[in-house]
Amino acid sequence: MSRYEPSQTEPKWQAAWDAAGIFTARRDPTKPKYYVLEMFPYPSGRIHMGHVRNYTMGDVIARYKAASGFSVLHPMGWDAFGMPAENAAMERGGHPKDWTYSNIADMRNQMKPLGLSIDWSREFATCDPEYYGQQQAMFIDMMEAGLIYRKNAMVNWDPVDMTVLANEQVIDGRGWRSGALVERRELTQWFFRISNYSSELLKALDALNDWPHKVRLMQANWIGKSRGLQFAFSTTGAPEGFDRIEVYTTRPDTLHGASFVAISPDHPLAKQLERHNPAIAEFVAECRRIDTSEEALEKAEKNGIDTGIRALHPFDDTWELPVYIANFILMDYGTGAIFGCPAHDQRDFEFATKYNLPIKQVFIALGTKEAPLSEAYVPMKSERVCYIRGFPQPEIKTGQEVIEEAIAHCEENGIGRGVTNYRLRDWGISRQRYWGCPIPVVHCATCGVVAEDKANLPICLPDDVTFDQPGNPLDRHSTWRNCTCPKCGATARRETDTMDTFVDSSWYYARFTAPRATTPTIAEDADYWMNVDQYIGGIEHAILHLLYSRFFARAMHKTGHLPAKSIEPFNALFTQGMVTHEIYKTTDANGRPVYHLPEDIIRNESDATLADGTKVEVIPSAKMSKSKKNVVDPLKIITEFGADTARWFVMSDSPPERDMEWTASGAKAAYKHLARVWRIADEITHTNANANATNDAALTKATAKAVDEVTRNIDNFAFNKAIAKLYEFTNTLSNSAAGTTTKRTAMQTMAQLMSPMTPHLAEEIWQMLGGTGLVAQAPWPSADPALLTDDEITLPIQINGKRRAEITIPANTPKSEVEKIVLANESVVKFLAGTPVKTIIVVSGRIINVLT
RNA sequence: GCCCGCGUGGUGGAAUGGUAGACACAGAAGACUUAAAAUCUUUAGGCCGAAAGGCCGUGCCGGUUCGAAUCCGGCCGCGGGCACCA
Repeated sequence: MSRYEPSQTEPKWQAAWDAAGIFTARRDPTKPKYYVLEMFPYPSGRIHMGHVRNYTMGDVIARYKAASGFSVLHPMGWDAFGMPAENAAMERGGHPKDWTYSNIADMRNQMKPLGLSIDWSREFATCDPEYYGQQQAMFIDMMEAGLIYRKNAMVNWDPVDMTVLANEQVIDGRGWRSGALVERRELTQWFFRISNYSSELLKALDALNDWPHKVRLMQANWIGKSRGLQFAFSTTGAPEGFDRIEVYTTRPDTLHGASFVAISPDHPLAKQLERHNPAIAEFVAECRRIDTSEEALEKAEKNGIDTGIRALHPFDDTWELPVYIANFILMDYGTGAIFGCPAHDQRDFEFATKYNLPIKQVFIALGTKEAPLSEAYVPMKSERVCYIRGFPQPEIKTGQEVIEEAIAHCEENGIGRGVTNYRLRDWGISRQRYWGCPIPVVHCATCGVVAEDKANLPICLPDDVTFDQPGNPLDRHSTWRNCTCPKCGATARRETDTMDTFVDSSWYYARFTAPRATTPTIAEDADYWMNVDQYIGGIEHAILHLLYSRFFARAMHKTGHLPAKSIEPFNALFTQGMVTHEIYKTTDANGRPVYHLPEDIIRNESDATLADGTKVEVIPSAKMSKSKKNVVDPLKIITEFGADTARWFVMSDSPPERDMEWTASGAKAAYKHLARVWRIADEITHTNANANATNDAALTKATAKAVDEVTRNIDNFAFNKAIAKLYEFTNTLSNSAAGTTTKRTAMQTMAQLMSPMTPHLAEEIWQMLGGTGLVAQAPWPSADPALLTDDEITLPIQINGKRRAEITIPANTPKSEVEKIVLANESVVKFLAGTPVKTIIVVSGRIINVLT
């Protein structure tokens, strides 16, 4: 007898797979293709359990599809540009490039022992010049196609470090390093015209049936289509050129309740006024001390300042409304100016209360009388209300109806026009940072802004840079900055902004189809492999990454880099949950929290201590993070139990879309189970039991059911249920008194069913039982439908909705017969005690409900 | 603040309009063992009961239905996103 020793067997099978080259993706015209992709990782240097879970899910699908006869593409790469590399350079010295490539090497080494069926020959990093050079080529094509432009936009400016900050680098309105109050500052930046595609990106969501409903809903809300009225207020007392203020409203039905006009602090009128009015200048400056995030803006106290300008109501030019500058009006949405109707908008209500503005009701709830409001009355647009202003007599209508009438009325009278607006803004891709893809553009004194000549690509990042001072090293690098204009040959200046890393991740899926090509893609490869059949990643990417990718695929199609079928690049999407763990905390002498690694904790049922007996506070589970030290190193688990145990555990118990709790005991239990399966297989090879018709038939039937259920569960991404079924099947097989031949067949099937989750163990068992070749190349088993049905079924009987008895009857018993059996049932008779029966509801194969 | 989810035994979860708690973890009892580990067997939502059985129970409140963890309305709690984190 030998033992289950994954440390011996796992490397052996990994070498066997490599030698057979079975994970190398090949265009095979004789097979249907299947492209499975997990969101590629940022090379932080260490893999974590979240990665293990993410890649194991993809691997289960990849191996299952390969066994099911598909030609599978399952690649891996690195989302390698971004701030952490620059931060590391600033903190520890060194170069972002060295840091990144060394992290990639480390992470690759940590991933290989997991035994993932990845085609490593296609690996690339987005910081490879071969990759970002092609991205630059596409940028130039997209520029020519009119998809890119420049405009002014706000950034977070750290006035002490003299540098632009990312939103996450702004903490409570201050720069994370300098502590200085952050200001909003305007810079000229590069934009993709994603808003040209607002309507299409929204409409196309309807066809993404294999995407989670919630992701589609989140994207739809993000795009934010609205129908409204755009019109202008005439003004009095405004500076020259501002005799009209354009506003946009989705509730033109409330125009009769308008009590003020408010403009954004970034509105041209506000900018004009701040030049000559110190009070306004101070207020606007104060507004700009909020960082650029919408969250900060929304949470800030709502403030305004009266400009002294008056707006004339379009229906009555004797009706004057004060014009405020208000900190909650976004310049990016609509026209950057609104009118406020306090009676029917909570924010306007609070604003009006604060500044003592009139609150005039336009409509009231049915069956009520006009009375002073304590909060805004905001019914659904579809709800019928009583309009008390704007009509000769009160009229009962829905908001929707009156909105449409109001738009029509304003259009007829030349007051304004109905417009469809989107919340989605153009995609600003300029970053004032070094470690990103350089924007391939040159600034020439005579020619202006000129795209680089494609022959000069890639525009590589210079290696000789330092990070000892804040700001963008490219800006300081005079020899890199100086270049010649591709148009006129004069001396020119290179663009020093680099691209948002979301650009890098918006097309890597396409690059994987031809990763070494000297063009961004190759038509034959893209035609064969696209689209991604199954995309897997975190829900945190539900909006930005996925929306940008959907846009970029369209832009790539427009510029000839992807076929028309690929404008929606991801056929199916699955969003997995996080891996969580308890947090262990003690407190140091100064009262500061000290966190401890799980491996340093002795965990009892009710409490936890350190090795020296110190009590440790146990904080409920949260996402694994370095700062809280609630991390488990996958390598340690692999060393102790093997990769299959880690893979099995992350797939068991929790449904994949939900967070899963990592527990040491759970990991151990997974190992125990795998060892048990191994032992049962081993026993089968050492015994020789005779056939037994009844027991053999029962096991054969159980095997067919296991095949059926595990297959369906994998198809539905219900890996936890597939595993539960495999536990059950293990118990059945272990307790079975069937003959050795039948048991051997059952165990071989078990190996196949387990192979997507625990590929090494499956190969081991497959070999033990004399299977041909590699189980990784064996065709997926199928179940004989005749074995899946039962002759007899047990049905519960309810009396008035409460379960009181059950009966076991032949599966094909007709309803009328079932009723007779139920009424004759001893427990039913006893329970009814003569009460007459009104109805019997028989749900075939499910339940019987007797009503009295 | 706005948008989107989630909430079931001591724990992870199963059941997505039809027997609530499959499967597993931790627990308890037993077998084997000099002992421990490993393994195997049994047990297990709560309350009442010797048992048969009964009552209660899916975050909270209300509704629809013969029947609700599941559908609807309102609330509470937790998580994700909010355009320069990736």
